[in-house]
Amino acid sequence: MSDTHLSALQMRIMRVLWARGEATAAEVHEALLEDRDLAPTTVATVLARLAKKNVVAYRKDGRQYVYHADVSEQAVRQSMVGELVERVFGGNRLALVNHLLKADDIAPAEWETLRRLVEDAPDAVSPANEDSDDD
Amino acid sequence: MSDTHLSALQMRIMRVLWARGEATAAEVHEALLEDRDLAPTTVATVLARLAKKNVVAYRKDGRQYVYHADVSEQAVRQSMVGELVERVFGGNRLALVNHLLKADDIAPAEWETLRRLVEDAPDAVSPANEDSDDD
DNA sequence: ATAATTCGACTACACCTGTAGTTTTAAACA
DNA sequence: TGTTTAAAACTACAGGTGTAGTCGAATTAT
Repeated sequence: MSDTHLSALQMRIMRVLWARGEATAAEVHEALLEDRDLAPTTVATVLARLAKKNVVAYRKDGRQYVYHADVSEQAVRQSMVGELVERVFGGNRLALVNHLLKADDIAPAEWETLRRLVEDAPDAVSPANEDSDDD
Repeated sequence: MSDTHLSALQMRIMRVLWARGEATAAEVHEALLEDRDLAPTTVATVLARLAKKNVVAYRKDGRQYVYHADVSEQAVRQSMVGELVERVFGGNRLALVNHLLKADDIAPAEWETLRRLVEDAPDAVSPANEDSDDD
């Protein structure tokens, strides 16, 4: 159910949909213009492929399709991070955390954030927290 | 120089090389047998492709090629994690750490490890540390 | 109503990957 | 030295992706 691997371009497109909720192919194309210089048809093709794989869905607005994500960003993150952990760290999640913490360019303020994250951890029997992933 | 994206199978093969230092195609094939049931030629093909891309190199031992990794595991981890952070977390590394820490199945002992990792952090102006990534 | 525009559908093509069979070449053995 | 063998090289093919053009149908503007 959750083995959703999305390529870079697919991800860029999904992020537009997650951010706006809904968008036509043209709108997605426009949103990507700052980032990438693609033909409108390219974006349309990718959206069509994503629809075929049930990663996005659409409703019709007259002649146009208005797309929306059909998988949550959470779920995709879950499965893509899981895949990376598996592939690159032999399944050891902590090894990935370790790797991240070893980056030589983490600012002191970031360390502060991290420290708080770990210390406020749900650790023992604290009530489940419903926070989101995002920053 | 560091945009090394390796697929799952490619990774499996590289991990054998990183673990053993050197190996022939046949040895890699054998090492993978527990995990995957591939034809020996499949492994050989992938190794040849990796060689063409300068990810591995080989020395000749008589008729045989003895392969060895030509990129470090560190470097690959670096670039693959970087890619994921870019693609999936919009470049925000901390968002990935956050995501990892939110997994609902981290054992108390792991939390302990994490706490230590963050607390022993090089934080301010401590001397550079030469540790490895691994667990 | 007819022409212009727009949008999805279809088609194309190159490259990468997974997967493996076939052919060639060189080494080892009898 | 001729034959067996093993390994590399070459060939193949399907499926996914990036990328985009063309075609046909529907909508809108004249």
